[in-house]
Amino acid sequence: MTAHPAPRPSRRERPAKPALTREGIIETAVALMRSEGLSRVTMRRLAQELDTGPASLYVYVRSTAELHAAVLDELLGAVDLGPARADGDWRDRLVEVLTSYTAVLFEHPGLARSALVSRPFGDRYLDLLDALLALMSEGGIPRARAAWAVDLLLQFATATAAEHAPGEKDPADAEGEWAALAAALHGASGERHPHVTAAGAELLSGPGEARMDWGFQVLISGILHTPRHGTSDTSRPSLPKE
Amino acid sequence: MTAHPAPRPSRRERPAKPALTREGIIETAVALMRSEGLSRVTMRRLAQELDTGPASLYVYVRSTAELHAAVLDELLGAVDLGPARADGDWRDRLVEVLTSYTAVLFEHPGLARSALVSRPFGDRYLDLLDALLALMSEGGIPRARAAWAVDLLLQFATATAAEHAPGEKDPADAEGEWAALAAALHGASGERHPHVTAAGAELLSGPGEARMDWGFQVLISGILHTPRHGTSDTSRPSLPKE
DNA sequence: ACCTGAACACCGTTCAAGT
DNA sequence: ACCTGAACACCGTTCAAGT
Repeated sequence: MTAHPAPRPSRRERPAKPALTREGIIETAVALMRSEGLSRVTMRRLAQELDTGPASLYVYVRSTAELHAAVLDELLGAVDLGPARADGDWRDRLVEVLTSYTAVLFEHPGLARSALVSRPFGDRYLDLLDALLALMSEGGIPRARAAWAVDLLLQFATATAAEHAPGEKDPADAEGEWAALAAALHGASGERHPHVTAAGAELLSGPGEARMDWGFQVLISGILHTPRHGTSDTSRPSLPKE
Repeated sequence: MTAHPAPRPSRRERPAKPALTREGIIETAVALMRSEGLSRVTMRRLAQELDTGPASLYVYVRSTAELHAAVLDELLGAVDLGPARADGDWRDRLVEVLTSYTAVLFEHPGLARSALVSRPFGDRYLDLLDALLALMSEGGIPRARAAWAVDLLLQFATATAAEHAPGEKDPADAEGEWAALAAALHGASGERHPHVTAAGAELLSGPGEARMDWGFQVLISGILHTPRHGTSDTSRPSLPKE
């Protein structure tokens, strides 16, 4: 790519093969995910896309997990952090940012799954963290508490996206699963599971959006009311040091 | 295996090969997970353990995901639901049950991961749901709200276990990852990420246990303070119907 | 009717050997 | 010194063919 004059791209087809650098690899991985889905973003498939063997990628990328984390961080560039710098109720703006984050992940539940296991911690992720911390600081949440709270909020958003996962490729068996689940619930005997039976369809009810929004409200309200012990978290009158 | 008198187990070694039934397969899968870890619980490895070909398993199990869900439901038998029927503060007992659930999952983070994607919904899982719903009912939480709340609580517990995952088998690179993460945080420039920089080590701080406990408190408090709209959830004086 | 051998289409990762 | 062909050790799932 940056090879001096470079008379022409060496092979015939394919649109602008990126150089074999970390950036080129990740860029190609993102394109591959967009066109074929995350399940095709494998070391071997990616190497093929770059006209090399899989071993070559290990010079730039430690593992498949690390590759996926890098791809996610790239996608996180699409999260709208604007609300963090806007006016209005900080709670509402917090939810807006989180909703934008979730929307990005909903498109790629597989990445959400991988984010649950190994946090990305790239630049874009740090941008997001910073925005959320800024909003909570505005809301007067003590720093130590906010540091834990940000984790809770992102974990909820990420897990929701991960589990939403409409099969990633097979929307038919998502329905099947849902039906099986509804059947299991319905089949729950009133003897053994009286409360489940009583709750019934309520357990599965509601548009995902409303549930998620309610979840955010629960979390924010809980965060506001729950100090951390053993820190300078001063939001309750505080028990005397002993 | 169930061939009439059966003079002796056909092959020499191995301890009591279970019959090729759904129960036998799942039992073997649990044993295999205990001895070799979840990553070895594959269709092929399991078939080998049962002296057959992988294709045979598909008569009893729909897919690897379904197999893992069945294994998890089996493990859920170890969750202590006693507190649900004991005396004392319902909040404390709720946390006790959830902590027991989390402890079970901590032993097998891979299963926690799979539970995030496809809820198990076996009998043991329904037992757990029922216990949690019973406790919230005791706490006076309206049914519709409790139905959503139980999801939130279990999602948090499950995600925490899933992400705790100390490599599942390679505890060394868990440390490495943690170090990389700490480095990323430390390297966060005060220019671009002032709040992250200010929060610093706080973001990674604390024993997992304290964080989890704080998380449960946040959730319970939030649940108590956040009604669901559009249901008979009556916990706030209620805006007039319009 | 029930079960399964064998095949199809893949994986991640390593390392000895080449340039 | 840098890169990689080829191999090692696996995967899930299907289906035609056997008993």
